[in-house]
Amino acid sequence: MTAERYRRILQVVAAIPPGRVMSYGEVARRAGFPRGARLAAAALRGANEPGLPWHRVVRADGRIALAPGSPAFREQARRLRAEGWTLRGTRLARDRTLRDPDLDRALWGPD
DNA sequence: ATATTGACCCGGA
DNA sequence: CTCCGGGCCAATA
Repeated sequence: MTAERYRRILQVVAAIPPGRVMSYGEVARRAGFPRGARLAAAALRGANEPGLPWHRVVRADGRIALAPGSPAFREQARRLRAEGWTLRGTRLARDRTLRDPDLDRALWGPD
């Protein structure tokens, strides 16, 4: 069932620690769906759970997926900045101290 | 049942 | 930096 898939995906999202981010594809992969990047996006689009840290999910290249300038976009940007991220345009800057090793490797390669 | 549409991803040009 | 093409998968029309 799809609802079950969504549940597992949102479960992964809920487990992302403050100050760290994960790509849609990575979220899906950890939820057990290797090629479910779009599935993760769909799950987030529908879900409106109170404490869900949806803002910690960004595109694989570090950019915010929401439409630039939209209310949702600004809200995500606001929350990310509140967790210490620097936003260069629509993209996350890499000068972060608390970083996700996996995403880092995917984005910028090993240090 | 077919077609289009996304909060996607990747490699190449 | 952008644009394309192909792949992906559930929701929606």
